[in-house]
Order: sequence, then C-alpha cells, then structure tokens
Amino acid sequence: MSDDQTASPPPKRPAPENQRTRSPGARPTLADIAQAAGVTRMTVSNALNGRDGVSADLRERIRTIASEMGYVTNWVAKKLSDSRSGAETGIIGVIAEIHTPFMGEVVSALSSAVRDQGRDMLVYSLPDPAKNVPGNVLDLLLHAVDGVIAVIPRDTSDFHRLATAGVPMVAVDRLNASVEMPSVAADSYGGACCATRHLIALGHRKIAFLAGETRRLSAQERLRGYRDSLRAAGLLHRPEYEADGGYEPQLARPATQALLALSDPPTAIFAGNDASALAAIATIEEAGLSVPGDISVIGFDDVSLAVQGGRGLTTIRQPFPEIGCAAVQLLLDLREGRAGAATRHLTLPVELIERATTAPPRR
Amino acid sequence: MSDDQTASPPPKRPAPENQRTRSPGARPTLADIAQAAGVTRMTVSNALNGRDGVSADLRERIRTIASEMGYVTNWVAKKLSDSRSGAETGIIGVIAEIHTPFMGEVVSALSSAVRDQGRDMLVYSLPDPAKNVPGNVLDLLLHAVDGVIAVIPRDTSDFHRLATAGVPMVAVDRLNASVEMPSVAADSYGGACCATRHLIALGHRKIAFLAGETRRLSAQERLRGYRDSLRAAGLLHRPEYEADGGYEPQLARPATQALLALSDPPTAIFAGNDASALAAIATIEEAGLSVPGDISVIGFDDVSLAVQGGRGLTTIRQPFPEIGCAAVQLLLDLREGRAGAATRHLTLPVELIERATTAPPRR
DNA sequence: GTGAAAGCGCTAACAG
DNA sequence: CTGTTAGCGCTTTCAC
Repeated sequence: MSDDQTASPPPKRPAPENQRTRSPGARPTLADIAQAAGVTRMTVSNALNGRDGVSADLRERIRTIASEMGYVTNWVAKKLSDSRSGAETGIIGVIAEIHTPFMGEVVSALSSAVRDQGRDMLVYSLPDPAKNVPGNVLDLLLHAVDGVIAVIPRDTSDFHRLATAGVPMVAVDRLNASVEMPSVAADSYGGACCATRHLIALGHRKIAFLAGETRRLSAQERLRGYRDSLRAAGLLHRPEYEADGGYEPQLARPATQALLALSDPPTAIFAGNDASALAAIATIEEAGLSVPGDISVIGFDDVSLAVQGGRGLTTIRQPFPEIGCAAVQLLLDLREGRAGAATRHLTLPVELIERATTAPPRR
Repeated sequence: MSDDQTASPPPKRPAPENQRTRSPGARPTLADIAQAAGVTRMTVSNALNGRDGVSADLRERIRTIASEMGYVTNWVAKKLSDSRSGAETGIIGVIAEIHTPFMGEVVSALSSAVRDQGRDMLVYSLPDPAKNVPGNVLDLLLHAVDGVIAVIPRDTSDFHRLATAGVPMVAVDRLNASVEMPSVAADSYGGACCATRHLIALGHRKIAFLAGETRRLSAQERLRGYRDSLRAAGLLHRPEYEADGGYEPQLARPATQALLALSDPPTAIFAGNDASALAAIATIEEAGLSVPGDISVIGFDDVSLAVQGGRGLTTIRQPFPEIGCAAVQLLLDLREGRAGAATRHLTLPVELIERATTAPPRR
C-alpha cells in the first residue's frame, strides 16, 4: 500500500513477505479482510455494520470474504473505540449467587425482562458470599455493561467501587447495611403478616418462625410481620419459637428439631422461605409426625419446586416476573437519569397460595 | 506541558484551558492522574500495577491520588493493549440455562472449581434455548474470556462461531448433534442400568421410564440403559411404558398421568431426572396412590432438593463437584494445547442413593 | 529511576 | 461512494 515512504528507519515487521505475519491462531482483523477484498478497513467496517456508503454488491462480497476468513469483530476494540461516543453495550450485569432456588427464580425472571428490553445479561456468581468480587470481573463488568443488578449484595466495598465508578445499580432483596441504592423487593412485611394471620385464622395459637438470614432486609421484615401479627391477635410472643433457619435447609433442619424438642412445641411453623419450609417438613416427617396433621407449615417465595415436590407447599408467592421487570426498568430509568429513580424503593405485593401443608390444629 | 511545539494546525482540544475537558461523568484516565501527580502515564501505570521502576513512596503517593480521584483501570483498554502479548483474562465463560435445579448444581460446582484455579467465571443464560445467543454477548465472551464451558449447548451455529474463532470450549452434558468438542458428563448409561436393576432387584417387573429431552446425549444414554437392563433381566419391553418427561415437571406430570391411566400400569417409575421424579411423585399422590407403597419412583441427578423436599428421593447421584473440576481442568488443558485434550470425552461414575421412594412392589 | 514513541483493532469525521 | 487522519486508554519497547 503506502509503502513508498522514505526508507522507514527500523524495519517494523520482521518478515515483510506478504504483510501476513499473523500467527496462525490469531483472529483476522479488519485490515486482513480489507486487504483480501482490496479495499480500506473503513469500507469493510461500513459494509459489515450495514452503514451506508457501500454499494450493495460490494457489501455482499465483503461479507462473504469476511465470513470465509472467519472474521469476528473484536468486541474489545469496538468498545474502546465506541467509548468516545458513549454508546451502550446492550448488556446488563447481574451479581448474584445462583445456587439457591430463590436465585434461580430471580435470575430467570431478570433474564426474561432483560430480553424483553432487547438487551442481554451476564451474571457473575461468587460461591462464597463473604468474599469480594475479584478485581478482574468487577473491572470487566464495570466497563462492559450498561448497569448492574445486584441480587443479594455482598461485601459493601464492591458496591462502593461500582457506585464510585458511576455504574448504575439497583438491588433486589437488598442487604440491610448495604450501600444506598434503588431497590425492588416483594412485600416481605405484608407477606409475613398474611402468612401468620393465615395460621391464626386456622386456629393455631402456637406458631413458630424460622427466621432468614438476618443481614437481609427481607428477613428482618418477615420477622417483624410475624411478631406484629402475633401481637395484633393478642398472642403471646415466645422467644423460644423464633428459630434461626438462615433461609437454608442446613440451618433449618436443626432449628426445626429444636422446635420439636420443646416441652410445648408449636402446632404451626412459618418458615422464612420455601427452602427452609421444605427442610422443616422433611424434619417433621422424619420425627414421625405428619404435615399438616400434626404441624402446619407455610413457606415464603413460591419457588417452582414448592409446587412440584410432593404435595404442594402452602406459601406466599413473590411476583418474580414483576420483580424482574421492575428491576430492569428501574435500572434503565436510572441510566437515563429519570427523576427520582436514584432513590426509589419499589415494594411489590405478594399473595397467599394455599396448598396442602396447612390445616387447622389437631385438637 | 509539551505545548511549545510549532503551532499545531487545527486546535485539537476546543478549550485548552487546563487540559481537563472531560465531561463530569467520565471516569478519570491514567493521563488524568498522571497530570495530578506530575508524572507520566507510564509511571502511574507502573505504580498502580506494582511493576518496579517506581520508588516505594512515589508509588504510595500515586496510589493515594488515584484512589482519591476514583480511578479504576479501564478493563477494555487494558485488554486491547494486552492483546499483543496474548495475556489471559483469568475469566472463564459459561453458557447455560440456570433456571433448572440441575443447572444450579452444575453452575455452582463450576464456580467452585474455577475459583480453585484462581480464576473467575461469568455466566450467560438465555431464557429460550431455541434462540441463538445474541451477537453482543457472544462477541464479548469471545474476546473477554479464556475459554467457554457450555452446559447444554444450544443452537449449533453459536458454537460454530465460537469454535471458528478459536475459543477453547468444553461441553457438560452435551447435545447429541452438537459441534464436536471435548466433554465431561456423568455416566448416564451406567446410572440408568443401575437404577433399573435396583428396581428389578426389588421385585418390580412393570417398570416405566420417563425419558428426558431427547436432544441430549444423556437422555439417550439413560433410555438405552433402561432398555438394556430390562432386556438383560428378560423383561418385556413395553413401548407404552416409555413416556416423555422432557426432563421437566411440566411434561412429566401429564406423562405420569398417562402411565397411571394404562390398563396395566407400572409398579415402578424410573424418571430421567430428579425434577421429573418429583413431578411424578406429586402426580401419583394426587391420584390417591402412595409412594413407594403403590408405586416406586427413582430419579437421576441427586440435586440437593431431592433430599430436602419431603422424604428423600431415591436417585442416582451425579458427582457435581468432580464434573465441575474436570470441566475446568479440561478447558485449561485445551488452552495449553495439552495432548489429547481436544478429543477427550470424560465420563464420571455415578452412584445409587437409596432413600425413601423405592420399595418392593405390593403383592 | 523516568520519558517518548508506537501500536492493540476499531470507528467518527472529514476530505477526495 | 472511498480514502485519510486521529484517537479511545493502556502497555510494551527503547532511549535518557
């Protein structure tokens, strides 16, 4: 090409044979296919991106050549170049721990919601909630993504980094002491009241609560709802009826055992989430008691396995699809700088789903 | 700084006031903090990355300034620059549908395995398996990631693109007609034989099979194991006992109902996976029958909810942690070009877990 | 120890 | 319609 310059001082390319000193494994670049097509890189770029300024048949020819050579556009380079014009990537980041059923539902809902907006989603899942998100990924997310949805935030410092870097962020079921950010969550307080009242209405007086992970706001709200409803019904508040189920089966099992071992055991258990409800039921049945014959159990979340495993679990349904949509919408609003988005906290209504694990107490 | 050049032709920066024409929202760059610290960008880069060539206290000073200014290194730019030296990103991509319990287990195991290797993981989940992975994310993955683990591959063309682009890839529980790539999976055939023989050993003669999604190799292998074991035991092969459970509850329920409605219904059901086993149990109980009293049910996978929901499900355990490790290891081997990695297909042993849903048939 | 140069692969913005 | 120039933010030379 423009090789008839004044003798270039140091020979740049070691082997100026035919311009292709690319290692075999390397991917072809715009320049490569431009050379092959006998045009400039820009023409190729324009052709490949469907911008106008290229005749239809030239475009076709270029596209054919590109695909033959196995060209794929270098996302990183494109993004860097685009950074000038502040273009979006169309990708939304999600930080979550996806190994619980609850997470599965949320991530799934998010996924649909994101697609409905014509975007895509990348999720980062850290096995150990105590650890920070490692630098690499966080940086990648920071620069590759239009915004972040945090499902169960972890260590605050991560979020500070993101927040400081100006990445739009919204939380789903946020932590109590988390960085301040807009959020969306189901009405945990209302749901807890509803669940407790359901049990009371059935005639139960001795109602235990399997509390969730206390860091989470939702767990605190559910506890509050439980206590308030008990009080409102004039029932005794018994500390020994509040066990720590930690939102997970491993904690819920021993907690349930302890409940059963009480001198005056409860006749009903309100579990902080479905996973612990299921664990409670298993524990109760292993102890030779029946559900709901001897003890009623109600859960919270209505994850899909609640219906499917054995007879249906009575529970409080979280509107997962709506939560997903709301979170995505909020994120987009935030990004657009829409008024009030930055301090909005959405609470979505829940619903009692009566199935087969609650009944009046045995007399 | 070096502003006493010969008059620069067009005024590059519209407002040459004090070099900071950066829009307020924009993140600071190396140059910004270099200017603030009164050094060159390189010095800052070296200081921030802990490379030597910077005195200890200068480094500290620079780091302080950087953190005060809220500097975060631009991952995209770094990556582009690094591309010359072919450096790794330390991030492994996973393509999966995480909304099934099985996926949860796999992704979770992968996550641990990846961390044990000192790397991280980003997962892409598409709601609809039929759709292609959209371009954006695929390109991002292609360039941002050291390799891809495909859990349940989807449309072949996606994988062609990745494969063509030279991204190392391994499959977990691959599709039947998928792009050829190394894989790791549990021994579905062996497990199916084991499950079927367990039922036979208990005295069952009328054993039905709830087949999985037929595109998947694992589903085919399980069906084969079921048939072979039946034949080996001299039992009749009855087509009407092979129902389509599709690996999911929505399909398993009607399939089970059909099985129950047969004039000569089975006394045992081998479900292709735990999700369909649970659905089968629920269906059976709704029909007023008991498990395992009237009908025995055995699942496959041993996802954690199999133990927790109600009384334990008898099932075939997949070694999820080992699968995760093997997949990651294989990917790394592939990347290193280790011999044989490209054509390796690992099959990991499974194990019968007897719990409470299988028993001898009622006479 | 520090500074200047060039370039990763792409695109916006003009010039022809 | 096509070509040239400059630059995204960083790092790797190689001089000083």
